[in-house]
Amino acid sequence: MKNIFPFFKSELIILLTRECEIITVPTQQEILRKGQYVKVIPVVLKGLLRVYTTHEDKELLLYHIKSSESCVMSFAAGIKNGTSEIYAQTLEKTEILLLPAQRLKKWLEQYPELNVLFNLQYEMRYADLLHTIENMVFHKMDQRVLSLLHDKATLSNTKIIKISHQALADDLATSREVISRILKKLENENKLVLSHQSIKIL
Amino acid sequence: MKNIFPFFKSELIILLTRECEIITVPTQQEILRKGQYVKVIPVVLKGLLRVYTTHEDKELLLYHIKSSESCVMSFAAGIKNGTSEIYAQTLEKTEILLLPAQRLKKWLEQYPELNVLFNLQYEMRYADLLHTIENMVFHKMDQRVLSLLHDKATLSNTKIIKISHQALADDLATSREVISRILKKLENENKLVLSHQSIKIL
DNA sequence: TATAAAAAGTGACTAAAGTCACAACTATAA
DNA sequence: TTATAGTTGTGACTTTAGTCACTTTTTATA
Repeated sequence: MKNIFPFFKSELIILLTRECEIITVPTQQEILRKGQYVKVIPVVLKGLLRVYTTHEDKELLLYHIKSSESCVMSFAAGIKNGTSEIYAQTLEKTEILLLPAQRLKKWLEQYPELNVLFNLQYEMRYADLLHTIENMVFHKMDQRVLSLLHDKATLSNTKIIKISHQALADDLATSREVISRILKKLENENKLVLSHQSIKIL
Repeated sequence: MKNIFPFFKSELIILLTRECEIITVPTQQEILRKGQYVKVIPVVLKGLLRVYTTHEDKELLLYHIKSSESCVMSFAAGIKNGTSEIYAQTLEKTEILLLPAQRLKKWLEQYPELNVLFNLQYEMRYADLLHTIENMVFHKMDQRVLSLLHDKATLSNTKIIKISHQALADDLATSREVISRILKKLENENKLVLSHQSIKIL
């Protein structure tokens, strides 16, 4: 844990290690539902989460949560005893530190570095949301697809992305056919190479 | 100021009164530009701000900042000596408290209630952005227009909104003709009444 | 009151994205 | 090997929104 939070005092690290549970969640598992009361705030130690919202069986990816990052939305909900506004699921086998919401409230007063952590997380998510918004309004679907693929490539640190067209469609709140067609077009423009279940970015 | 921040200690109120400037800005004035370094963090005492982003002469309203609220985006930028990601302008004559960014950093450690304030602001803006996103992806333009009008009505506490079609178009990053047509359609559906320069919500 | 500027109305067209229907391909497990 | 489910390709069509060109209305003010 010391590697993941280098600016935490040893005392705080010991406290967290003693008082918080660490769970390992398999891939493709929902860990937070919209409307659910938040008792514990997840911090990703290892792995990757996908945070999204839904409306009438359409989804939209909001952002990813990777190692050493937390879900500020559940932080917000947890602190004020409220419910989650978003969904979160694992995209790979993920190790998660669970901070008990009620106790965290007290810890925030004792350990200012926790405040710093969550302020940083808020800032990051705000920037992510802004980025998502700007992509949606100001760019056409082909650019959005390309941008999403680049994000995925960065996250998994590879040029070859293993994902189905349907999953991309879900991330962008569109339909599978639209994605398939756009990918074909991007392939013709030499921006990527398609194969079954995977896309190589050029 | 005591009315606006009831949970601040008197000591803090006195400090803020002594150390911070309060300015009065006329309507329709830009107070923050994208890319600008943030030296002071604005807190609205009275009035209304419009926060938006742009791309190639298109705009998009992100949210409003009303009395007793602050701009967390400039908070984020101010604290880490960065630049603003957004634009802000006044929508009416507005009184603004200016917190000097560098000193605020120290105050945050001394007065935990300041942390609480900014955490609340972050949470509020995150919710606003999420709302903006969901409106954009999951709803058609007519619903977005209606929703925007309802927001404006709530903000100004009246059913009659004084605004031009062009201004609505700017808020929604679309064109004036689209708004004009949709307003006509909504009028036919008895959801509002149009007159020159103003719209009455039914 | 005359007139210019701003605001709003509207038809005709184009572009982008969503929908439907169905064919074809690929991987896996019985 | 052969079902079978999941995945991808594609044509035809519809819907929604954006664009262009122009007219009409309203407001402010010289």
